Amino acid sequence: MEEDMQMHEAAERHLHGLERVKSVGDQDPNFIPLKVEVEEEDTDLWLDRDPAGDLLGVDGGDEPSIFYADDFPPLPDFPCISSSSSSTPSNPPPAEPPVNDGACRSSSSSSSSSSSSTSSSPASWTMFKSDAEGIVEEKRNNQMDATVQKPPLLRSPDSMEIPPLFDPQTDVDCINVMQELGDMDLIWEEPNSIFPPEEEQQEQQKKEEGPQDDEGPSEDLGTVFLEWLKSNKESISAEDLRSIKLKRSTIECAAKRLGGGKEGMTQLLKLILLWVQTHHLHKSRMQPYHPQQFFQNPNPTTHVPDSHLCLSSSTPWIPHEQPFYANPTANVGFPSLPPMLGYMGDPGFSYPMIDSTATWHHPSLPTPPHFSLYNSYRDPHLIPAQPPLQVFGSSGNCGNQYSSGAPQMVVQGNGERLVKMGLSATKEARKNRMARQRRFLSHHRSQNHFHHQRQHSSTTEQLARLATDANCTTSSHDNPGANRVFRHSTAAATITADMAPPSSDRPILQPHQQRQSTSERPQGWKLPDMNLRFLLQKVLKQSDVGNLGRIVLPKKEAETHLPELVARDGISIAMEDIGTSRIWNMHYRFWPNNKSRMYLLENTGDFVRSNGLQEGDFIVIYSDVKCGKYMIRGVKVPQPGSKMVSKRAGKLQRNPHGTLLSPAGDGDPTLSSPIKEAVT
DNA sequence: AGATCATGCAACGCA
DNA sequence: GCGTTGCATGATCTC
Repeated sequence: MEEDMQMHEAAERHLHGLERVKSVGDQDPNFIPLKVEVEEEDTDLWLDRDPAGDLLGVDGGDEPSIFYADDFPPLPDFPCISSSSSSTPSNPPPAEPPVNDGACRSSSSSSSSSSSSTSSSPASWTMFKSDAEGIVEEKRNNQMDATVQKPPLLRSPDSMEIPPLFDPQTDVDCINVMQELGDMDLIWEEPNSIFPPEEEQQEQQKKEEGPQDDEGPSEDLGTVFLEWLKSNKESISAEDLRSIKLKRSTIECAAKRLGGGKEGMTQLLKLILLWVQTHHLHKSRMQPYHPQQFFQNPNPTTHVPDSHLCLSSSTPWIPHEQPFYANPTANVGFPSLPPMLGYMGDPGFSYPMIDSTATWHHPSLPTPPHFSLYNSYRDPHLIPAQPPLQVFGSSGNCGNQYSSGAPQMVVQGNGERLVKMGLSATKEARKNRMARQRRFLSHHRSQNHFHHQRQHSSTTEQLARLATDANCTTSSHDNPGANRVFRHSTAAATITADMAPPSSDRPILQPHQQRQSTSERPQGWKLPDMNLRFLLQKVLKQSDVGNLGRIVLPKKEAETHLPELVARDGISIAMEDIGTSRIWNMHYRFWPNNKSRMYLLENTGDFVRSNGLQEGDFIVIYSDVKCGKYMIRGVKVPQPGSKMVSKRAGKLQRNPHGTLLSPAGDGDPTLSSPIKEAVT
């Protein structure tokens, strides 16, 4: 069991690192993500970005398209891109540019689709319109709109260490993950086989649902992929998958760690797909989130909501630290609302997590022409979030609330064919991609203007789509003691005590969050949805970590994001530890205090002890917007005297409410953010 | 001035 | 006596 979790953690680390690098190019989640390739050759890390920056909604293309590793925090826990041997920033680029197949398609699909019949839909969706024609047409466009771009060199920081799992001397063969695991091109050749007409899909799903329950999951790689594609066909394009690249050795090592052989490869595929799903789905349906936010903000006034999820359970992570922002103008007036970029890894190193809680723009508002690269400030125009109602007894297809470690997936079929064919077809597919890229540029720039025009409508459609996309079938677990049972519009759940129903008159205190919906999932596919929304955080005080076993919660956030309490006894609330998947049954209540209230989270003693939390550490509470369950993570902060603490001591200034002031000490509460350092 | 929050401490239950 | 629960108080912050 423990070994199994370690294997998953190892794989998650890979994916996590992949996320980080890939996210460099994810500028516009309203469209298919920008192609980013992570290739490594002779320990150099390459990022390939679309040469025409306007695909990102950036006019003119003046924005630098080259990101250097110096812009990144080190990547200590992602072996694939941790290249300690690439100590010289001036390493020459590889002789042969990495294959570029995804970005152009991603972007071009949003652009080129203007000439297609799907011009009114976000490219990321039109890509997977269920009709086969759309798919074929899209592929045709992709092939036409392809070009080859030599990627800029991403220098790897010197200080990285290569985990023993990987050998920088041999891990030079970067490959496309999906081609390694199964060539997507095969799917495009026969789109109907993957995405049959609706009637066939329904019939097929009915057929599949029956035996699945009885026969149990099949670990066949191809079917894993197939089922997953079916599940996400409307949100994830094959090109997105193509754009995922990992070194072959990384895949091999990860697969080995996951059991090796076919089984290991299958498990790895699942994790990759999970990552893609988690990363892309939320992007597709939500407001842009930019893990690269800490680079530079081309438009400091652009407000991009945020909050993030870390898939990795191996390393503690904490919300974003302000110093990266250095954005004095991006003040939208949300005091005590910390940015929610997540970080993990070594203290002092900060890098974004997978954002699972990002939100989308309000449809009535135009999408900013620029996307903030590192804007963690909340958009004041966003729809406020409602708290999830899950407390106890959630089950169903909403994930692994009571599982631990690796995500659960139930898949069937035989997919070895994809693997074999994918391996053999890699070379050919690469040629095709190069051709597509070449063709792409010629189409791309001329369609840039249209891209901007479409952004608003795309966002609107996203919101409209999402508004009807709640499908979390969490079962209701009636608690005899509960005097009310409510179902949330986006997350069915059961509450066990005095919790007021979502009331329209409940004050909308925080406009930075908004209702999120979930995409439909076919039955049997039990990917846990990491659609986490940041709710609140609390820097722990001595009284919080003492033997009282209770944590005082910030009143404002508690009232805003946690279930409204009508009785002082509060409610029982299940908190899933993000790091361990363990469920902590806590109690959320309040004390009358003068004319106000004090909100408490009780029964936290075990959680605090389990995570070794001390004063100064903090907890972050999220809600799974899909399942309505709450998730919590304890984040340790380096103890005084540690290297990074002393290094940053002069930069950080914590206010009495547990958030951090900006390093400039300007006292602007909107720049406050939680500590970033995490203990490794 | 009012609100928030950390924490002291009294009351209570239990072994 | 010890641990838990719940309230009160004061420091600090916000408006």
